[in-house]
Amino acid sequence: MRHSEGMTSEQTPTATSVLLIDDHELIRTGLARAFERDPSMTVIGQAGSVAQAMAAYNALRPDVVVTDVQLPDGTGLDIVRAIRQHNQTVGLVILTMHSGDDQIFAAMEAGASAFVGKDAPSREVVSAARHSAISPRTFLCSGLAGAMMRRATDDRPRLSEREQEVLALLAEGLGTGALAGKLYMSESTAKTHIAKIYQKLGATNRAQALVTAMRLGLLSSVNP
Amino acid sequence: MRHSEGMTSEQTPTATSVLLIDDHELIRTGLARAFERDPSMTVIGQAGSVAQAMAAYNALRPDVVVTDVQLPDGTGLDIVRAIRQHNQTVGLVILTMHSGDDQIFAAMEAGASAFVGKDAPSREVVSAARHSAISPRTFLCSGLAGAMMRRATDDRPRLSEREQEVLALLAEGLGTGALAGKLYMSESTAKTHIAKIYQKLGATNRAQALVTAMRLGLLSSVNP
DNA sequence: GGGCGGATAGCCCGTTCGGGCTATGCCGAA
DNA sequence: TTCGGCATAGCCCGAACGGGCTATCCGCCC
Repeated sequence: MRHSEGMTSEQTPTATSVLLIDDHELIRTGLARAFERDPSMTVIGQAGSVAQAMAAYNALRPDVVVTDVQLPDGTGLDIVRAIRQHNQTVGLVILTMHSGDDQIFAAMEAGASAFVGKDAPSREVVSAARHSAISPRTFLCSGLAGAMMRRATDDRPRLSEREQEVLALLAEGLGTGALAGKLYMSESTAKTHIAKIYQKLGATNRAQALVTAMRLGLLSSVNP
Repeated sequence: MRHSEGMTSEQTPTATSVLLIDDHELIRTGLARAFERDPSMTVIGQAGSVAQAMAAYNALRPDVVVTDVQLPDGTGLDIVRAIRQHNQTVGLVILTMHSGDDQIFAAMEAGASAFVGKDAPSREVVSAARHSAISPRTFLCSGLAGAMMRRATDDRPRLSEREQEVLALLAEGLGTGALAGKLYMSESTAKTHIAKIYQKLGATNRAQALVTAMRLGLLSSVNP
C-alpha cells in the first residue's frame, strides 16, 4: 500500500476513520485537507486504484470509504459493491465528475451511502462522509435536489384537475370507457380530456403521454 | 408563539440553530433531547402548527427547520414551500411517518433539503439537520436507499435485451410498426416481444407496461 | 358584455392494439 | 439430448384508439 501517508493528527478517540480513493494525487490531497478541518474525522489511508483500495480497506477497516468513480483498473462502483456485499454498516461515498441520473441510480443500486459531485464544495464531501458513517443506508445525493429544482421552477405544462384525474387512471392502464365510468363522465368527454392531455404534453398516444408525465413528475400523487 | 421553551444550554457561538415543528409535544421533546446531545446544534424554538411555524420562523430565522408533514392546519410541505421561496440557504428537513415514494418526491419538489422517516434513529434526524445546514440544496433521504435495495435485491421481472430495446421505443410512443422498423424486425416479432413484456410486467397495454416499468426503474437507461 | 379556458358530450372513420394460437431456429443448462 | 428461454415470424379478428370537428354550459377576468 503506497498511499498510506494520509495520517493526520490524532483526534478524539472516537473519530470517524476515512479511506480516500482517487487516482489523482491532487484530489486526494485536497480531500484530505478538507477532512483535516473536521476534528471528528480522520483520514487513515488513501488509494489510487481498485486493487489498492480493496487492499487498504481490508487492512484498515475504515468507517467510511470515499471513492471516485473512474479509476485506472475499474470503477468506484465495483469497490462499493464489493465492500457493501460484506459490510452493511460502512459508509460508502461516491464522488464523481459526471452526475448523470443513471450514475446516481447506479450508485444507489451498488449500495452507496451518498453520491456527491466533484463540483460540490469540499465541506459537502466531508459532511456526506460524516452522515454516511452515521446512517450508511440513507442515500444522500447532491445534485438531485438541483435537478428537482430545475423541474420545479417549471415550464411544465399545467394539467387541469380533471385532466390529472384522467391521467392518473390512464396510468393504471384503464381504457377510455372504464376511465370514463370511474370519473362519471361520458366516453366522449374522456376522449376530449385525453386529447387535451396529449396536446399539453406533446404526445400522440398513451405511452408517450405517460412517460412524459412521469418524467415531468406529473404523476407524483399516484400510488396504486 | 407559545412553543418557544426549547431554549437549551448556550453552545459554541457558531452553533446551528434549529426550529422544530410537530404537533405532538412528545415528539418535539424527544427531538429536542436528541439535538441537545450534539453541541454544534441548538434548538431555538418549537411550533405545533403551520401558522405557529411561520411566525416562529420569521421571528427566529433558524439555520434549519425540522418539520413533520401532518400538522393541524396544513402540511410541512406548505411550510417548506413558503420558506424555500424566499430563502435558498436554510436547511429544511421533512420528518414523516409514511415514507412513500410520492412523499419523497413531493418533498424534493417543495424544496426540502432532507427527508427522514420517523422510524429512523433520532441521531439520523440530527445528522440530516446538520447536513442540511451545510448544503441545503443537497437532497438527503433515509428510506430511499432502502427502497432501492429492495429493488436491487430484485424480484423485479427481468426483461431480455431485445425486450428492453422494444420497451425503450415504446416509451418514445412509437407504434408497433415504427418500432419494428427501428429494430429491424417484423411487426409480428415486435408484437410478440410486446406481448411478452406485458406478461412479465403484469400489464395489458402500453400504458400500464410503461408506468410499471418506470416505477420499477426498468427504464433508467433511457434519456432522450 | 364578450372572450377565454375548462368540462361536458356527440359523431365519423381509418388505424392500431391486444389476444390467441402456431411455428421455426438457436443456444445453453440440466 | 432434451427442455426451456429467447428471437424470429405469421394469421385472424374484435375492440380500442386517435384525429378531426362541432357544440353547449359555466365561471372568471378584463
